[in-house]
Amino acid sequence: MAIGTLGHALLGLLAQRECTGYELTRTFDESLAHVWPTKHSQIYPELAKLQAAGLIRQSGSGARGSKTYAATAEGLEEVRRWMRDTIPSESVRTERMLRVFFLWLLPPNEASTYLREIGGRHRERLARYEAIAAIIPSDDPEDRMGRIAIEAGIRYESAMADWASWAVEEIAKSAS
Amino acid sequence: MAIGTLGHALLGLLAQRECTGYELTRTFDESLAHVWPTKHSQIYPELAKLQAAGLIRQSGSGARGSKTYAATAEGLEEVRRWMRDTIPSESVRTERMLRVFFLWLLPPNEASTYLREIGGRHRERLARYEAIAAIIPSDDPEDRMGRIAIEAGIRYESAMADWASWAVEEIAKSAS
DNA sequence: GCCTCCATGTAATTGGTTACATGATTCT
DNA sequence: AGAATCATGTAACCAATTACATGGAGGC
Repeated sequence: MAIGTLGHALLGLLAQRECTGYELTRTFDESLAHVWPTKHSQIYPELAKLQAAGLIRQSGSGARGSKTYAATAEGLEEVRRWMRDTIPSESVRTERMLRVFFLWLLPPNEASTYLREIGGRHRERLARYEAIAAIIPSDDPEDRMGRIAIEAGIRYESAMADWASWAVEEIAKSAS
Repeated sequence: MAIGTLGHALLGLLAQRECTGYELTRTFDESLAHVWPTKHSQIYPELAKLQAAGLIRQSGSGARGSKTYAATAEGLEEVRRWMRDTIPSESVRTERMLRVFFLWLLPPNEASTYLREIGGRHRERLARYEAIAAIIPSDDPEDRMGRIAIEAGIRYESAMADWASWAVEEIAKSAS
């Protein structure tokens, strides 16, 4: 019963503060899902597995049958070991970028529409990330790692938005 | 027997030119795997499915029992429909970026090591992509879409390499 | 009373990875 | 003769998505 990437991500969140399965699900939806999409139907069974392995424990229970989990000492050790001693998978999976390889199948105007649309989505997310970055106090060392993570998002979205605009112009050039 | 993203990607490649399963596997390994990782053990069964659906046909056979496949008219239509009429999944999956959310678990010097290592990998790939871009003739409209795809890779790797360097400096600042 | 959000789970299916298995051809 | 590369496939397992299923609590 080996524990995978999702398990380690849950451990990482629970290392910060105790949470219910529902809260973990929302944290994924709001931030981690941008790099590691997950559904509640995967989170609940995974929590059961982590508990069975002694890496988390149920630290309380609240209204509507909610259960709060916390990382155990072994859990903390495990997530640190994962961060230090294991090599992250190189792989990135993005259908949006995959499709770029097949844009030649479309007439130039439709390819441009596709690129403009994805540029728009990147700009949207860029604005959201910048808004989040703006409210992180820049002098608090506690938040520094959070700021570093959001900066990755900002630079990624910004680079892709610029690329999309550039690509639209490239296509316009060749059409003339 | 619905056809998924991998099936459409294979159709897209076969729309360009006929290929054997082995050649498709290599094309994935060399370029498409950066955005859609796949193994030969998934490609061969998928080709059988596409053939059964009439979207590709076996167009020949060569040495060592190799089989060459080509997209049929229906296959071409299907991949164009996919590009035009379906919305790509928003999701991106990258363990490397997931781990950035948990860098606070490590002491600053180990977090810096992680960031320097991923920065190095991004610079490596950037160099490879730039080398590929350099040999694409910039005036050939046939290659323009390929150039646009590689430019996305260049900008992505470049942005992430810069981000990693910036992050290392941020950590150094807070340590002092 | 109804709607929304909170809250947890299971079942069925599809997608993806790792391991197993085999054999031909070419290069050294 | 042995190693590397070409070439195709299957089986077992694990990960992920979609659909099913249920119920409490609070607001309107």
